[in-house]
Amino acid sequence: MSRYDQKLEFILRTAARIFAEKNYHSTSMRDISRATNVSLAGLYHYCKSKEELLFLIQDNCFGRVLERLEQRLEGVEDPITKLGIFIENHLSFFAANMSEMKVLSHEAESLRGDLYTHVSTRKDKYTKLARQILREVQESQEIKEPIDLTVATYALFGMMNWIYNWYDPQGKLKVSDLAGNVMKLFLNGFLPNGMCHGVPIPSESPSVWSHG
Amino acid sequence: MSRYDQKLEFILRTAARIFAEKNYHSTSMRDISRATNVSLAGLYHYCKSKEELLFLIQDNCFGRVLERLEQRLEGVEDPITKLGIFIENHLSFFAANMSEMKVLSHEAESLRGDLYTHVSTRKDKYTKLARQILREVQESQEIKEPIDLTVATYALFGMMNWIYNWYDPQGKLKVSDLAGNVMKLFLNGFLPNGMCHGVPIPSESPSVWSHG
DNA sequence: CTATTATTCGAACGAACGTTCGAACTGGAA
DNA sequence: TTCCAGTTCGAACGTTCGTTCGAATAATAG
Repeated sequence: MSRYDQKLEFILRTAARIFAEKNYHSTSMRDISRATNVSLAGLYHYCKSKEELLFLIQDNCFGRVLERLEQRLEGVEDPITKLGIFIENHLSFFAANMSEMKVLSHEAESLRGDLYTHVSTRKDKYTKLARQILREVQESQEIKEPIDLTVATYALFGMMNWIYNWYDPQGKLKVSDLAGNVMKLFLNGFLPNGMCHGVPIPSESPSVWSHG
Repeated sequence: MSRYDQKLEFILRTAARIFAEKNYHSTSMRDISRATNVSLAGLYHYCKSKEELLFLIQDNCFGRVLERLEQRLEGVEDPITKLGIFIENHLSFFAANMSEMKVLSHEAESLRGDLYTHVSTRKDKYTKLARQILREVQESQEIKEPIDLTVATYALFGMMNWIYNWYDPQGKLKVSDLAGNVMKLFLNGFLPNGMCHGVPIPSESPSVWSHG
């Protein structure tokens, strides 16, 4: 990886941290300059605008979640196993990349135009995938009064994406416990039949920015 | 109610709408001036700063949720009924006051100093109340592997507060259906015993800003 | 070495920001 | 009518913002 790419990566990681700390619109390029020890003008050698910084963070982050998810879903057929993988993938990635995922969740509307459309399209795809899994789960069971699919989908995302407001990955509660609890809470509610299967928790801790 | 109070209320309602549309930090006092037809300088007759506008919106909004909740919880003993009231109160208020509640949820970290502390303290109180209700619900049952209380509390808030990202109060899905689905989804997951009681939905549609 | 390219940055640009000030209005009481 | 407190606003203030430019430096190739 070239020096240029390494430094860009460093700038993106730092920018994500500051965007997460003080939010996008109240972070100045001077803040990022200060935190990276790159001069104000120097930053523009690595991006063409502040908005592109935000885009690169969001798009890069989303790409890795999706990539990881598709790998792990490959060959899996059982809907409930799929759902477990989906939840575990989302939460463990979130916990390992809090800044980037907070920026992705919290600054969803901070992009404009094509950049917004690009990220939004990816998000739609991801949402529809979740919805599809939930549909399969629901259809694989006999349920008297099924939960509305839209409510269920967004309730699940709400539970998962809200964690940047309270969860501390360094605290007592382990990611695997968090994922397990969410899985149990959601699946038992979604399928009120005592149907919750265990889902294996992978040991690897994913990182947004590859280092090799 | 005095002319002054009426105009302040109008300014706050308008500001909340714009804060919700384009977010606090990227909304300028000139945006609010334009939307209210009050001159830029004129706004400062009704507030002493932009930050105070945000505070008044959040504090006023929170006060009404809490007040309404305390009224409805009065005399209620059964924990599950309490939980139903809590969820229905939160969601119906949210749906009836989307802008204000979005500002309350999304701009939680946009206040600083005493104003931040004041709202944060109220939020803590509200969170602890929810947690307490969940504890009572949990203790009123015999559960083999209870869900972690912290996870459950924030998962519930996540489900509920996320709705500003997708729910349209004017759409097909009625607030009562939304609340019912969330109640069923959460309670069946939290108490995997088929224990979900129905909770009466009040007909009144609450509004943040009183009108007489 | 020299020539060329890639990287860095001090300084400055115009624009937009939150806020202030003093003067001009307004409506109701006397 | 006169008067005064309550209300309104045009104009400007000092600051900070994102971005640019051209020169200086570092790295690389021939």
